[in-house]
Amino acid sequence: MPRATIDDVAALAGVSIKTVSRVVNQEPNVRDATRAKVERAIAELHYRPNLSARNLASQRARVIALIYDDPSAYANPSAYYVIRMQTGVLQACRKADYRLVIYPCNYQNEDIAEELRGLIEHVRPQGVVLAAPLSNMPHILRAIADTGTPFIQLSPGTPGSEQFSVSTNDREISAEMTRYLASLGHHRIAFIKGHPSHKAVNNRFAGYVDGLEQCHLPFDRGLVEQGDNSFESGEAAGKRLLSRADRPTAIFAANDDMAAGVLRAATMRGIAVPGELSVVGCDDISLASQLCPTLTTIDQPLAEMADRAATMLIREAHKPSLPHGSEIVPATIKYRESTGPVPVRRAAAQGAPE
Amino acid sequence: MPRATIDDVAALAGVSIKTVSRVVNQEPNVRDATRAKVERAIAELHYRPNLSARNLASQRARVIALIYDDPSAYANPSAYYVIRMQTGVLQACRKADYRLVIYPCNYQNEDIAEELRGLIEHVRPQGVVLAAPLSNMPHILRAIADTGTPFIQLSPGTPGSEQFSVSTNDREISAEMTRYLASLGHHRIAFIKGHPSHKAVNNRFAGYVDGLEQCHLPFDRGLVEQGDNSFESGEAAGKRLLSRADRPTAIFAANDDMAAGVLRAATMRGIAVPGELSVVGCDDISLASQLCPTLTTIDQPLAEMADRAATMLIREAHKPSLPHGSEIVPATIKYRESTGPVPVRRAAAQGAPE
DNA sequence: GTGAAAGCGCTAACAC
DNA sequence: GTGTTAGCGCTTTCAC
Repeated sequence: MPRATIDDVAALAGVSIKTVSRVVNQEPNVRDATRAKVERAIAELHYRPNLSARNLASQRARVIALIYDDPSAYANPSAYYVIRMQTGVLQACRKADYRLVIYPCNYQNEDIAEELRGLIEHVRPQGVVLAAPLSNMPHILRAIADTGTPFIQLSPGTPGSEQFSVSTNDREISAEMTRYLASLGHHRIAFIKGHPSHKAVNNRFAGYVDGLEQCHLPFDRGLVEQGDNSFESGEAAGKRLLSRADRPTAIFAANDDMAAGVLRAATMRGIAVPGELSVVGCDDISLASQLCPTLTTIDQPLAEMADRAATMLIREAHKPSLPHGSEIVPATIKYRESTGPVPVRRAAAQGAPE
Repeated sequence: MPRATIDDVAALAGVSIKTVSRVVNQEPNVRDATRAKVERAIAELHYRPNLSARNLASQRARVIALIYDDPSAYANPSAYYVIRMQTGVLQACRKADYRLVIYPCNYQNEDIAEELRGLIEHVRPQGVVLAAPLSNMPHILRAIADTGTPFIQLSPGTPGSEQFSVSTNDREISAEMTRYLASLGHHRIAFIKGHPSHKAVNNRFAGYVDGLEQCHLPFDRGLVEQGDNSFESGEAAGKRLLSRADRPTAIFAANDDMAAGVLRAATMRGIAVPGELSVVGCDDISLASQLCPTLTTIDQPLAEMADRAATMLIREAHKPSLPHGSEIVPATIKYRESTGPVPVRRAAAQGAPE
């Protein structure tokens, strides 16, 4: 049986197609009785509007495009990160009967900007949600802006551009994490920085410095190691830190992968966590709760950030233009097993600074 | 500037829109010279066909829907699994200029069948790829079949339905894994079964039994434990197996999460892997390569399975109907650190069966 | 090989 | 409040 069209519904309800359209689109100016009649006809015929026809007529596809760096291109894909973004955008899409088109891509491609421009001109989405690190690349931003399609950067920790972005309070929450470690009695808190190109990571380091200051703890450059976001770099940095004579009693890694590497380094050296060493990470990847011990970390509210971004883009369909600036969704700390009070002997040995 | 339409291209090339359409759709019956002219005009105007118009006129959306159980509904989401399916379908979609619409859903919802029917009638995809466990549920299969939309089950280890499915050789590869362990000298190889409702898991157990037989090793019911696919159940089963006086020298878990649990159980008991115990899993989740030691496992070719399924659905657009039966994409074993020769002393103690 | 005409099913603009 | 009339930009038929 052929699917019912708006004409079938109109005929059955005894109204014009425009009235059916009004009911379907929840527009005003329809009498309740008429609306009820139409709704009955819709139900009876199992009518569902044809998306293509609707999109063609209204000149906009009810679609949000989510563009991100392809996780399958890496040996250790950040799959959970991607899934959470998808979940957030999908939440917003479902409410508004929009669809989600995902576009994982490789930001290192020569012609990535051209590729994305082509995608957008082809799909013509209502809006684009752009994840880091793509959202930090000027040529990509320019290409998307050129299409005239509204877009929002999903850049945890990348505030301050003139384009609208949704981000999280990386700096503040990192300071809070540092204060938490200090509150457990730790005075020698090390930090492992992430890949320099990732802006969020810089903010986390700034937050760490803030936190030390707020607790009146001295900043020791020797306790800061450079990593590159990978498990291996975390393990290497952990080894360096733990081989010091005056080794730290707590290590704060700028992401969970590196924190996992630190845990491995500690295990190999026979250093108990959290008995002799506290370790914290950032991101709350799924790994964090499966490690042994489970990892205290900062939960990036990625799903909610993505939901906000998509919701704004969808709302924008009816408004003149996006607001500028940045929206912040606060992160939270997940307290788990990898943190504990500073070990007694070492606490005594290291001496309080005051 | 408004986007170029097919009319603009036709005007610039000095042909009819039908000819442009033929070129764009790679149809025959266009002279090379004409084709070149049209292609030049397309390039000059940066013409991209309007998807909505094309879909409306052709009565089919160039879309593949991928439906799977929502990973974000779980504490320990199988994100990597989902990403690999997406990657595979996307591969097929890109080749054919199709789009992917993802639809994670909760298979336990009361009205999930109705929900999916609504989705399909709304989106009207060219085809649907359905992942396990949704693909094992009769009421869902019925609902999708009712819509008349071609669909393919992506059911690792679920062969034999009359509907077309793409699966992998779970049983054979599990037998091979078992033979591999035997070839390392292991005679006491334990198996941890997964959740009974997951068909693939049953096939893996069958493969384990096959493998023992092929190596003339006795099947010992005492070496088979029941798990439920979770890390925790793997850890518990591992503890039970490792506390036996005649404990196994190798443990084969029906998935990687449980294998990770076994590793933890071994670590807690101070049993060295692979020195005193070999452990293998199945699925090659991202976790597998991050564990310590890294896990020997069976790599489910999920991306390729999904690619095949989507490719068939897209090809089906021009063919009368899908073939029936099942296509098999073979899995492969990833040899990593968690397996090794049987420990010498225990090998002597346990005695060879012949 | 190529083109003219007729929709696909909806929304938008404007009557009434 | 409701209906009428035009398209949206393509594909499809069928004529040449």
